[in-house]
Amino acid sequence: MVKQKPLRRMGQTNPPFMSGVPELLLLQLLAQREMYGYELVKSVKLVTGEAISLGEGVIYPVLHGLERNGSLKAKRKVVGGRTRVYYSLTAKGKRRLERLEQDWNRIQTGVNAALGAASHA
Amino acid sequence: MVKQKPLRRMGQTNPPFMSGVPELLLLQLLAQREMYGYELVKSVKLVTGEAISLGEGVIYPVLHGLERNGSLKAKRKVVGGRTRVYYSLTAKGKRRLERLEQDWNRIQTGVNAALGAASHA
DNA sequence: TCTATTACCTTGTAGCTCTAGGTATATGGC
DNA sequence: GCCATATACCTAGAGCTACAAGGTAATAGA
Repeated sequence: MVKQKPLRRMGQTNPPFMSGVPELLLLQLLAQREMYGYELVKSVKLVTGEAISLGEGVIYPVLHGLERNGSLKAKRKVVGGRTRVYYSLTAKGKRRLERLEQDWNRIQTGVNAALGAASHA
Repeated sequence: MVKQKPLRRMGQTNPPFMSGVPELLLLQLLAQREMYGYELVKSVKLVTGEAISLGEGVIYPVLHGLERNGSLKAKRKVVGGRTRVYYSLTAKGKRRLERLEQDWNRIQTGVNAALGAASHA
């Protein structure tokens, strides 16, 4: 019996520090009023002034993830023969939004500090 | 001979829209003066006011990538018996910095517009 | 009839970041 | 001399996000 070299543990990693912006945007939009997926796709482009454009392939998986972890609740409605899935924030989602917003402000401040440092060199 | 279903092409993807912030920070720091890897690790923490902390496992691969694509040039120096690899910006690196800075400002503006929209709802 | 639009969805990949290690030298305390 | 700490470099492999590229189905308009 050869002593097995213990496989590197590789516990779960923290999410990349810059990630979660799509999530932040969706939570923020849904904090104002309930919306459905396809609507959110257009809305993100709109409110960010075309600066950010997230495809359906990004939006839908994020929505499903947020629903699964209890940040969103979904409600199906049929409008004009088409099914829409409306999402709205839960209490947990509201907390998550606040936390992501803080994270965003923190890293934003950090990056800008680094960029600004050039001016007063 | 079965007609092979053509494998999904999966051309190269655009980099995730929020990525490249570590790269931006490193280029920005190196635009001011040449530095070596270990120094950059400390420096990033410092200039971002502890908001962002990139480990060596992040810094070194990024530096190598930037050198490989011609954005940085490296120069080895021995100081006090230890080898340091000093990096400095090339012309290409300068252009890359400017582009990443623009990208950053664009998405920053976009996100903040979305966040701000809540106030004047 | 054919195309565009709305509205949902998933699969598989690319690429980035992180963790967790590794090597080697110098320094200061005991 | 010995050991822990700091300096300084590095990599492999996993985790995860965001992406492109598809697919289904219904409606609306040309």
